[in-house]
Amino acid sequence: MTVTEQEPGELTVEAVLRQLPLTPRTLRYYEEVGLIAPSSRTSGGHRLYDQKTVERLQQILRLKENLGVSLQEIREILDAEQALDALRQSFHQNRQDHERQLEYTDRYIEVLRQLIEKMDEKIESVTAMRDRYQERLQKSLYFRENGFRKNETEGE
Amino acid sequence: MTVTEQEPGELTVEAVLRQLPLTPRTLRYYEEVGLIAPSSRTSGGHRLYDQKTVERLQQILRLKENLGVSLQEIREILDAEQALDALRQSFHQNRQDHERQLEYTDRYIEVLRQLIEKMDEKIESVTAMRDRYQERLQKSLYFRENGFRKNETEGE
DNA sequence: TACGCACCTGACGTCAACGTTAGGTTTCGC
DNA sequence: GCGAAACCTAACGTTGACGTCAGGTGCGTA
Repeated sequence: MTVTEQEPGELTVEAVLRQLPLTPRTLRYYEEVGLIAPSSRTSGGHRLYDQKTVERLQQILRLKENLGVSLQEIREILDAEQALDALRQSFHQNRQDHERQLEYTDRYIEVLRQLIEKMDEKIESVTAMRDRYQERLQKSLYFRENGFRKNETEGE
Repeated sequence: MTVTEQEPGELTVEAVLRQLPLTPRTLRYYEEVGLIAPSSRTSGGHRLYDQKTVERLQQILRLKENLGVSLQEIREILDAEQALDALRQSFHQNRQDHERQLEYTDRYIEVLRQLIEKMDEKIESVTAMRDRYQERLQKSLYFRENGFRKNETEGE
């Protein structure tokens, strides 16, 4: 029983790729542009990730796939999120940090609002599109059964 | 009153760009990859488009924007559509063409089915995403008002 | 009929998001 | 303790979807 992981639940590159449709290169590229970072390394320099990073990657993939936002934009979103998170982790609670907390929270809230708005717009336009294509499909199915008249203007 | 158009409703490049958020270059590029074609040209070689092409362009933009499909895929979709359309236009109705009509119709129907499925998936996943982010927003708003407790694990 | 703007055809440039190759090191199962 | 497979860094290559420039032509209007 040779346990590979050093810390409980640290994942090798391979282990991450088993969970997500990525390549090693993509993982390294995302690190290069500041989207993720390995939680640690082996003594030999191999990257190790934690489960939080996997979730982060899932979020990245969803943002890409569903909203088509660039990695740059994704980074801004995740940064706002992380800045707030980091601040919450730190225990400093003097007035200074309270100010900063409000600032970061507001920034994050704004990011969230815009994202949600974007999603709502997308849902709406895709739905409208779906309806149009659904109608086309119905017509084609009808056409397939009944053949078509020369002039489609004639009702029957 | 100097009417530019030769045929009723033929549009110059500029007229098309007034209706759609494109550049001349994009118009030419789409022609290059076989997505559109000018309905005619002026004697001097300037492109003229009809309204059908404008609608085609709108469809292209929607497919790109909403589903994120490549121009290559879009071409396949539009081709299936156009093949059927062309066949319907032709008046040949012998058995041969009937066979072909069925074939093209089926192909188009299949294309439509897959597209609609894709849209449904997208609607679903974006909606799910929206709900997740909505929840985050609620939390952040609550947090903003009430500050946050050290251990968020405690219910209250 | 002259002028300015729109348009033309090449052709090369660009940018994001990776792919690929080279040449070496690490890890792991046996 | 060894060999195959996974991983490393560094660097150049690729692909889609256009942008941009050069050098010339067409078009509408004053």
